[in-house]
Amino acid sequence: LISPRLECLPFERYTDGSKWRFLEHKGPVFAPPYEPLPDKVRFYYDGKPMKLSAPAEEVATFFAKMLDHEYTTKDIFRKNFYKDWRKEMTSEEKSKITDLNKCNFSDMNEYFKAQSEARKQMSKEEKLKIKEENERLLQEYGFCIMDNHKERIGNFRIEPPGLFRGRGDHPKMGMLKRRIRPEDIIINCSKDSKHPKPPPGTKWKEVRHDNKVTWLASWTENIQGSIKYIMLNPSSRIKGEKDWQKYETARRLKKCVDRIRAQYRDDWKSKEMRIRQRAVALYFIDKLALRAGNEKEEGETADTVGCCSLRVEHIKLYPKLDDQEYVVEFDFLGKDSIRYYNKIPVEKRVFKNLQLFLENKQPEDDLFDRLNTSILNKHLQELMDGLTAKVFRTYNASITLQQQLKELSCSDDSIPAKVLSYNRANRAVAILCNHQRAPPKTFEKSMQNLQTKIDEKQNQLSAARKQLKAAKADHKASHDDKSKKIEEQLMKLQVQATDREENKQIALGTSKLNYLDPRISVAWCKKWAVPIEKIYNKTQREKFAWAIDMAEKDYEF
DNA sequence: TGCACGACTTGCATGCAACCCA
DNA sequence: TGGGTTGCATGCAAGTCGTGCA
Repeated sequence: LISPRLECLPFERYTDGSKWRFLEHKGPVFAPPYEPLPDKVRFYYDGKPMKLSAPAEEVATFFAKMLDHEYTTKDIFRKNFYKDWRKEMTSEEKSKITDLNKCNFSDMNEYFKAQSEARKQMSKEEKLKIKEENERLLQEYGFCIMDNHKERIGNFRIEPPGLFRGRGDHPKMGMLKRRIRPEDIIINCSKDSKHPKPPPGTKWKEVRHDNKVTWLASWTENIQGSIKYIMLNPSSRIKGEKDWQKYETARRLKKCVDRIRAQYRDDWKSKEMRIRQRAVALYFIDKLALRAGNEKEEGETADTVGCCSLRVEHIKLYPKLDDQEYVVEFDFLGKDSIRYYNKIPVEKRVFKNLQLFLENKQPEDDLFDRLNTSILNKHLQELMDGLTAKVFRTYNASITLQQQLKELSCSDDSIPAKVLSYNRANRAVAILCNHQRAPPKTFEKSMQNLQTKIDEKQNQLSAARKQLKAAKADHKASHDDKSKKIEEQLMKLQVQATDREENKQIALGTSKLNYLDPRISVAWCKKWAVPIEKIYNKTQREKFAWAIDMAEKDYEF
């Protein structure tokens, strides 16, 4: 698909900004219609059973299904849910149901639990039937034709209705996400294709033929009023080329990053406040891999920030802390309300600038009051074609992986030890980018299990060695292989334990999928004779097929 | 210049299937 | 063979950034 000769020349397939010439697909798959509850499943109001109208019942089931979740105990969630639920009630229901606290959904909740239990208990044949039906749906709706290629669609199913769950302290949690109908859907395909048919008796909102965009269908979601799209899978040509381009931009930054760094250091001394702010912000983005930090509409989303939107309350300055000078302490909620906490020593000039920016400000004031992402990105664009704040994250992530791999890899290591080194390099990047996860619920237990296995293996090994000694006395060497094999197994387990422990609160997936130039990994695998399957699973290999084709063992980011 | 909007990327959590072991 | 574990796919929320308009 992509010729290796073009390695350094990621191309625009079309010069007029169009993304395709031909696009044909079957349209989306809608959520199954609501099935009313059997009469025996009761909803109680104020202790008395009450039959709900279908629309009110459906929304009630969304709440009932979540009863075990912490969300349903939160005031905002309950308030938002109740308000939207009432809109679905008949006037009679509205006048009867006046207090959510008097609503009892537990019978419904138990019914759903029993249902999911029953699903687990289904016979093999029944499960197979469902699997086949899913496969049929995938074959029919899961692919499209784009410019002579059959491509996998990323999300061909429309999101079902339900209760909105934001992340962090979201002011809209609990609101009703309404059901999407064909009348809400805009279809995008080429004129000369076979247009998708809406379900019998329905119509699409619109059918358009816009080849300047990559999406196949879209609808407007009712919580934030934003548009949702049906797009292609990461393995598709259109996503792959874009991904490749992204890494090529980061590689161009590598060539001029020294110049840019010298420039912003110089700008720390500027007469103009806005230039100093821009330079300090850029320093943070570069050094700490912070996100750009767009402004957000207050009250519409959780209160999170990035670099440009940092507030006074998010940093603390310590002229001296322990044995270090000029320390900045960051403490704020970033994307997805993940906490960013870091104490780092900075250069004196940066520190003095920060003190200046803080003068006469309240905790809730912007740290960089003369800066926003658009100003910053305009500046970056002047420094390098295609440069934006997020390119620094990609660049620093990829260059860190490359450096770490160089440092950690050792030719004498076994394959598992090499893979551990890879994971550690990956981990360094995840830490830099603050990619965290909640420790798995079963973490402690699974660590214990692993330790038990290690102990057993150790016992096995010493037994085998004893046996070997005895055998040697008998001039039989055949047991040597055996202890060697056990040693290998033991080592593998120990490596696994180390890896898991170090990974307790770190999520590697995001950096691997979005920030690390896959050609670095492919080259490393070739250089150290590690099978690519050890690094990338099947889906990842499909996504990075372009890189697997392209990179040789001497590839340099 | 500021803002709203649209398109696309990034991100964590969840749920399920495959796997493993007793 | 069942029950727990693990790895992976999926879901969908929440970012970034460019554009067009007043």
